[in-house]
Amino acid sequence: MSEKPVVTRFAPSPTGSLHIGGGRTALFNWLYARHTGGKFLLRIEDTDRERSTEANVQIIHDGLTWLGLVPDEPPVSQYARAERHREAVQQMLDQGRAYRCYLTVEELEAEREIARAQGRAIRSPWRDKEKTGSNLAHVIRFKGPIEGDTVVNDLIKGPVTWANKELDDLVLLRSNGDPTYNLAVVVDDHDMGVTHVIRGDDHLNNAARQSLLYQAMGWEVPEFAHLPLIHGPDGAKLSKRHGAQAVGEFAEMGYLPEGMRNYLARLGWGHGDDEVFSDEQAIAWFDVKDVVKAPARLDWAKLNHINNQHLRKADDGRLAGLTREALEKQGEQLTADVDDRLRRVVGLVKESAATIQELAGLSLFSIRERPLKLDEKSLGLLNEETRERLSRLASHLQSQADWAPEALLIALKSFAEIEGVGLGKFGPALRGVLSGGAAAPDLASALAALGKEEALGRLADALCSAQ
RNA sequence: GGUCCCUUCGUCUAUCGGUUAGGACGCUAGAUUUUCAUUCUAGAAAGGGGAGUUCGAUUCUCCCAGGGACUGCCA
Repeated sequence: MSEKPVVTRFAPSPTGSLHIGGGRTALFNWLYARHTGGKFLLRIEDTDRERSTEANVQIIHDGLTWLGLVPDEPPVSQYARAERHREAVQQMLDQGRAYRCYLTVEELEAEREIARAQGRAIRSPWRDKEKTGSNLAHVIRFKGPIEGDTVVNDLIKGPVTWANKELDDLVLLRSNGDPTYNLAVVVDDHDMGVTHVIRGDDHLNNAARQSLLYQAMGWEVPEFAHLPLIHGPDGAKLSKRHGAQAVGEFAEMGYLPEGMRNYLARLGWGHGDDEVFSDEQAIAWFDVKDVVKAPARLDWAKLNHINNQHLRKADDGRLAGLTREALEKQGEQLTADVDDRLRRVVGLVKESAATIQELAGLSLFSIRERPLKLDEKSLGLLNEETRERLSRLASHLQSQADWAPEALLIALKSFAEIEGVGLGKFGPALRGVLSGGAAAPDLASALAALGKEEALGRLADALCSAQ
């Protein structure tokens, strides 16, 4: 249908935080734009002056930036375009496609009640009446067709049909002259050259009225694609009690943006059996028409799994930096050489971490300063026999040149062989000495993460202090 | 109440009339193992209900049920 380059947009309203569902909507718009070589735009729907705040606009920008979904052009403020919206209304007024409605709030309410009781759409009596020269407060309504049907060919849902008589005449301009959402979206999407309106399912009903508006203005109707919403694990609308709902919260919890993108893309869209994929792959594979029709539930376990997979692939230097930030936020005391230490440990423990927060927890043992304070359990493992064995192990390791995990494992095993015992005979004690009792990876990795000097130092500390 | 949307393992999904209904997460069992984890192997687990079309329906049509959205001078 469209030979023109694709233009998509994300159009959140700054009346709250950036919801994870909104994040996914942005992601799908972004993916589709990238897939088609088109443009991805951002428009802030701030026509609700009561509830829109600058702080929320900032939250949207922060969230999108974190997710890596940066628009290709500067964001558009919908409210700033109010003059243009009024212009469009004037055109419809001139062409008899809109009318002034003088219904008071009370009258409207009464009418609404009647209409609802009769199971029909509300109709203003002013639709076919003209009140010339009146200064009375009034809104401007769209004069929609009463006969026939309106069909929206949704890219995801397929053709959806409404009887025009079911569609009420929506308000275009409020009594204070401010444009309403439904009018503003249409005018803005047209002016911004949006070819594909990809948004939440909750707007499906609006799509009918909006296509009528496009037609009244003599504009080409864009393609519509309505994404099913994201629900909580229990199937109910996602809310705070499900753990998190704002994009910022997921960032705080230590999920990686690429992991988030992967998981979100996978929620409601799939490409065969592929579960873990890169942005490049997602871009190459994505098409709105493949989006699933049914709403999906947020699954923390799977999110963790996907994120873990991306953690494994991530650059260790970057992870070290992120881990450091997390530790700082937790109020951990950081030594001067913390970056070096993290750089060494992060790659060795990341496979068992789902988030940066967990990575921080698993790395903690390595950034403690000597001498370590051993916990009860570790102390208890240091009996006479073990102490002597560890002392022999220390000298065994002293001559160890290759301090990589693989080599260390071999060294550990050969030592056990020399001693004529299994690793289990001294492993737990060594672990305690190296970590103080904190979480730590396997022995070889722990030794490697600490580095030869630190590891042997900790060993020496424990052996002499307990003497 | 009305309009519209949705319905495959617990969850995310594959299937595009013919399959032992596949994969992933999670779960269970076993193996590996110095703890936890990782890794490996195996296993349990699904087409909401009812009609119809068809040689044959998860797949097409209709009805019902359940869930959801909208029904604002919010977006």
